[in-house]
Amino acid sequence: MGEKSARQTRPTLMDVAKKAGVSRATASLVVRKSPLVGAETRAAVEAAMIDVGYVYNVGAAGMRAARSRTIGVIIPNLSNPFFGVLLAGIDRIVDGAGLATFIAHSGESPAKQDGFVTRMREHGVDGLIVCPAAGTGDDFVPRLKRWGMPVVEALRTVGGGAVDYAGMDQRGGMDGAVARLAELGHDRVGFVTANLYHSAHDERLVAFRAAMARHGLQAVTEIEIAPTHAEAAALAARMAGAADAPTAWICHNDVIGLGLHWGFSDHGVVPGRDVSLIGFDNVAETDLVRPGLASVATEPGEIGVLAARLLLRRIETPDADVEILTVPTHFVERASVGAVRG
Amino acid sequence: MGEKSARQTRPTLMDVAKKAGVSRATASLVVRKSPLVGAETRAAVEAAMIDVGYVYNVGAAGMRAARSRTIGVIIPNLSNPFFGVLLAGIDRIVDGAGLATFIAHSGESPAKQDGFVTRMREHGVDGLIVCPAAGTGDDFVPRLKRWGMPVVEALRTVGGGAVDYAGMDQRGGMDGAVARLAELGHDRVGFVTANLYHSAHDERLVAFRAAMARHGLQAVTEIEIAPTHAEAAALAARMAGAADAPTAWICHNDVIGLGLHWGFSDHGVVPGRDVSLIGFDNVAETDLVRPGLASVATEPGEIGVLAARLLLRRIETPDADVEILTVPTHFVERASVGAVRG
DNA sequence: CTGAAAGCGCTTACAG
DNA sequence: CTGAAAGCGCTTACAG
Repeated sequence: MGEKSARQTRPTLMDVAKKAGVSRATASLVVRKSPLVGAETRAAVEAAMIDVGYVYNVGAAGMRAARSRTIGVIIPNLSNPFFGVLLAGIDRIVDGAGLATFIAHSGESPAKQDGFVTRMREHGVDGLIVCPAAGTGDDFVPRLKRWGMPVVEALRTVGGGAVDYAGMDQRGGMDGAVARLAELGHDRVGFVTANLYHSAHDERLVAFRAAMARHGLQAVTEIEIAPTHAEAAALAARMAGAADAPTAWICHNDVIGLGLHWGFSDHGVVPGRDVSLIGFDNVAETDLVRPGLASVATEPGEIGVLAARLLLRRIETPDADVEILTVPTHFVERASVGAVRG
Repeated sequence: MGEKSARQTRPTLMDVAKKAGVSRATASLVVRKSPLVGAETRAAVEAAMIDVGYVYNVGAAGMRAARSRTIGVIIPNLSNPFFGVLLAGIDRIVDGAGLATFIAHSGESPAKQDGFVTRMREHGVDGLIVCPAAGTGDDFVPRLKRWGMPVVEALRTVGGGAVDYAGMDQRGGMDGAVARLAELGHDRVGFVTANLYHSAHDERLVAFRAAMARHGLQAVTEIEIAPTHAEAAALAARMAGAADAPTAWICHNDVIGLGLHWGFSDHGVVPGRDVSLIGFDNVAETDLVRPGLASVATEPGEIGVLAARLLLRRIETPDADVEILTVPTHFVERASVGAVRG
């Protein structure tokens, strides 16, 4: 009585084999698309699979084969669309290779990040793509390697160790930005960086200084703030009335750039006329504000694709040489940039 | 010669048991934090785990226990930050329960969505949270249920079947928006919807009509476009010069709203003064444009939390009653809304 | 090209 | 509270 049909056990390879009148090993070969099995046998097995409603059990297969056909991705911040696009790029390649992706977001917390690494090891992921949280310790990657975990860093790198990496070359876009400012007569240029410390933070600062030197300019200010719209707007409010303030600002990212745009605008300082503003990342919002926010662009989806390819290769050949891949960046001019006021 | 140390096999529960001088079953009880084992034995096993560097093998455990401690999430579009926040909410609950999350994005393609469902079944996920791609067939959820897969829909629902659902109640915010327009004297109001068909599309349109009727207004126009900034801007360009155009527009989402904002602004029609604009979703950008874009707000993270809780409950008790949960929405006024011009 | 046996690392009853 | 045996669903050698 009472249809207590607990979760019905799903058909196994043995069920398929019986139905098709072959051994389990043969059925397994068909599932794995091995060329070792004859066309007729293959057809019989495939028909049987459909017949019994067979679903491949990746977990069981992985246990014997010592790989899980999964990878893990750890991202610092899922609400930033930049990372969403990165993730989409990763997923496209990983899915194409027949693997599935575990995702976790660290919220820029190294402790949470460590927790996710443990969880993913327990799930036996075949490899890991990490964009390390700000403040991640130098031992993070060496520890992963000691465990024999294939790992690729994306966008940021920690510890300077030898590890596959896919990121962006900040220099091209930064140089384009500074060159344009020089051309427009700016010689009082400020830089606003974020108070989150990771390699991209440093790279952008270094690239800024190098570009400034190359164009014979000197930075009048380098300011560090929390990378939120509100903090940046507050900075703009302070600068709006200041004497000797820079006539142009380059920002670590568009969040800060848009915040400055907002803050200056609300204090009657018009971007592109009274002050020049340049962001970084070229997110969609840069095109929506008026005047548009000039920015430095790259292709986050492409970085994701490269990172995924690096990881698949590392899983395939653990002893391959370390590869560092960077995609170029370029300056995208918009109306927030203009000639210095006479 | 040559340290060919292939991937070292990691320690098993047997290694831990030997080290601690107990049987494998006892070690297993310690790992699973069973209260059946004595404090002294527990301590010895825990020490041994650290000693040998034990990592729990969730896959092997799951195979025997017939659950994987994983769930799958299928999202239509990862580059929309709204879904990023939803995902973060899901992850927080799922992680808290000790499970890991597979993620896939369908790109609004039902075919890709089916592929991911298969992949996730093969990986033996314990359940699925889906925001169905536009155009998903009515049989989608029934099929999952026939397979015995616990499933929760988020934000959108298809087929009208009995399935757990976490979404938003469009009506409150829509009514607030229309009420405010009526108050400001608008009686020529248009609605711009997206050409992607899913339940939220219909709900918003129905809510719009109901609110208009309630406030004694009549829609002069309902237009359907592709939900991109550019398409919306093009629509604004056509409307900018049109006689009898609505004096206020409500949009299916902020992408369309921001596109209209951009298009009108670039044609000298100032939002809030010459035309009133209201979006939907209250994404961060609404606060960055000038004048700010009024919108209807909800809490995507909260929807994620609810969806995750529904799924965990469904996995726990497969026969529980179906639950439909909606979080409220509310109108957020900004300067893009103003009195109708005399 | 196909089949019988062993084993991946765990958990589940079942005895004690 | 602890131990010995069987089995989850697959793949891997090894024979034929």
